[in-house]
Amino acid sequence: MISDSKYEQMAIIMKAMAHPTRLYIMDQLNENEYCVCELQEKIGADMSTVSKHLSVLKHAGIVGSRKVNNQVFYKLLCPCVLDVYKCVVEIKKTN
Amino acid sequence: MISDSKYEQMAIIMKAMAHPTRLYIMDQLNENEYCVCELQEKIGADMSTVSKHLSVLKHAGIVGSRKVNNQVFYKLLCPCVLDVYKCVVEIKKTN
DNA sequence: GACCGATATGGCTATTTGGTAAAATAGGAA
DNA sequence: TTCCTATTTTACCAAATAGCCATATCGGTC
Repeated sequence: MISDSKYEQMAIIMKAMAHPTRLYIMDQLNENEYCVCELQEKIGADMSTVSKHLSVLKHAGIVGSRKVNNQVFYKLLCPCVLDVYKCVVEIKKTN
Repeated sequence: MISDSKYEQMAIIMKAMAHPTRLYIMDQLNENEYCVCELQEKIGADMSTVSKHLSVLKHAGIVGSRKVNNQVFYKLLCPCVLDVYKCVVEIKKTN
């Protein structure tokens, strides 16, 4: 059985990205920095749900956050995420 | 609630990639075409498990297959998958 | 101090996923 | 046809995930 932690670690990051709402969040954060309530408004889900999605992305190291008073602003840490988008679009085309 | 099927479709493809064994398979298939039993030997898991992983990748349009006698050979359809790898490695570095 | 707005966390249920073993399928050889 | 080998599918169980509600937490204001 392969037990290379390289693939385990990659899978953690990929899993964090592999959710429609989180892909949408990443797309938004690529253009701008947003606070949780702004994202919540765009998404239309429960605040706790949005907060949880953001925490998944943060733990994976995909987004970062800074606190301003009682608001928390999130931003994309690695713009290369767009390359992933491009690849997925490429695969979609071939289907 | 956002209901853009664009993100749903992307998530399906990402989810298909987001598993250590499947990342390993993709990595192998990027170098070569392999049949199921060869991959099974490399991975060391149950044959049915490997077959299931391959079927997940195939349904997502990531790999293709051709049958030669009673063997099925799989190959990567879209080499851009490597870009995804690069991005994940990039994110790992910042962690 | 108490209160309020913004976020995060814990608990619960429903759904999905991953793995194995057993049965089914498909093609070639005896 | 029967046997054999490679692969897929089915059935089942354990574990992980997503969503919502209720409950913290944390800063600033009154």
